Amino acid sequence: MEVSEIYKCIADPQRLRIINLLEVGPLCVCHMQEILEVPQVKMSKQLSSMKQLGLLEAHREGTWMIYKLVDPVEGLITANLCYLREAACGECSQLQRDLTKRKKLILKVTKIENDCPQEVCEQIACC
Amino acid sequence: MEVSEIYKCIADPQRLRIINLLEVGPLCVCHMQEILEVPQVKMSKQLSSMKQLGLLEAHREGTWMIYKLVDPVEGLITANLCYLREAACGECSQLQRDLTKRKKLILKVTKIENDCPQEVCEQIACC
DNA sequence: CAGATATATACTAAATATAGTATATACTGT
DNA sequence: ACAGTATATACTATATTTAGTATATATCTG
Repeated sequence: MEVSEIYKCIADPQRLRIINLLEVGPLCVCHMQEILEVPQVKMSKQLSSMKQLGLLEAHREGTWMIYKLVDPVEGLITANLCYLREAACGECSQLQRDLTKRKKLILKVTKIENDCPQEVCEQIACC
Repeated sequence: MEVSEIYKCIADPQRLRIINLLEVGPLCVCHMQEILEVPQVKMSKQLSSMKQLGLLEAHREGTWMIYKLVDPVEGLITANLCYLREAACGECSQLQRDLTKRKKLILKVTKIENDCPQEVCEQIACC
């Protein structure tokens, strides 16, 4: 993966937000959609372009597709997330808010689906 | 300046190389051209787009235009250069080679223009 | 098998970015 | 004022990216 491709990828705010979410752990498409409030087509196309690039991978679980960052995560990605999460700017605080939203969403989901202990849930993403 | 604009900027290898050069100190257009071996139009257009963005500023010195990074340098830029200069990849080693080339070029220029002590030269860029 | 849900793809229109050629401007030295 | 050097801009062609609508696929449930 080329440096310039990575930058081109995170140069799109929506894609950056997706990566920010996935860096914390895998997520299924519908939950990312809910967090980012973005139309299904757009989400799907962005995910597939990032998968194509070699940044994400996905597996199916029932009707859901679970996406995650390819392991090991590109150092350049990690370094930038690290910087942005500390920084003070519009896009940066958005990233923070997304992570908060993610946490709440997962808590809610685990309660509905019941009995999935939070730690496990965090690990397998969408329960 | 938006985060996404900065990424879009450095997503172009040539622009990244320019920023990498200028981070070390100001330079005039013709010397950047010589180092990057890129046609005059392209260089000029890229510089002007980065100036427009608020990343660079320029002043005239005779027939030369001296460009420099706006002070203070965007933290995101600094952080990324810092990462890339250490990293091992094609684009990264290119950045290193550019800096070497820059050093040699300046030494050569200072000799021709004579008597400009290197430290001063480094500071005022193209002598 | 039919209907529902989640996700992906094809196709098209529209917007953006890039590259090249020619030309213009600003300055210097004569 | 004129020729030369350095740099910028206008204009155009071309490529790349993005967005939207419609449609397809995969899986589950009854």
